Amino acid sequence: MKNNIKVWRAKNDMTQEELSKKVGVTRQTINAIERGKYDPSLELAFSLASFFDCRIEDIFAYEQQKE
Amino acid sequence: MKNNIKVWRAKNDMTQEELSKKVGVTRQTINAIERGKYDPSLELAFSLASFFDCRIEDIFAYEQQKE
DNA sequence: ACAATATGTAATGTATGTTTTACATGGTGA
DNA sequence: TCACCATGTAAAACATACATTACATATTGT
Repeated sequence: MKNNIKVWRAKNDMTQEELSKKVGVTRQTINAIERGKYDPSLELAFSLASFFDCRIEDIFAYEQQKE
Repeated sequence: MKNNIKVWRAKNDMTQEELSKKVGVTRQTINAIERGKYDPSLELAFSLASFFDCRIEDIFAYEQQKE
């Protein structure tokens, strides 16, 4: 699962910490997701899409693994 | 978080077990999600949307909690 | 040089998502 | 009635998401 949260953040000119507060998680969580350490919960994905006023698919790209 | 997996299943005339195999989880997982015991991971949400050929937002409805 | 800010990172603990195994119940068809 | 199928459910174990605390590094402005 890839994401472009960093780009969305840049578009909105905000730091990881600012975004984290807006979506109700910690800075470390945003950082870890941006760096691909793990994927967010569906709830957090919705929060991010809601905040950036876009669709989840506009932030996250899912690569099908098996055929 | 609400979902209408049951409706999508009905549209495609398939059982929980059939769907679970298609998206690569167990029957119990589909059952638990349908019954609202917990929300799926973002990955599973993508798998479901991919299988039903729709958007995640067409299956899951997220209710904003704070303001 | 110093302070402040943004980001990376690591350890520990907790909560939640998922599997496995197993059993129970209700409906349906022979 | 009996067998079969779909669904509900529960416990244990494991994997992952997230919080908290803490420290490190790089950049920037003064």
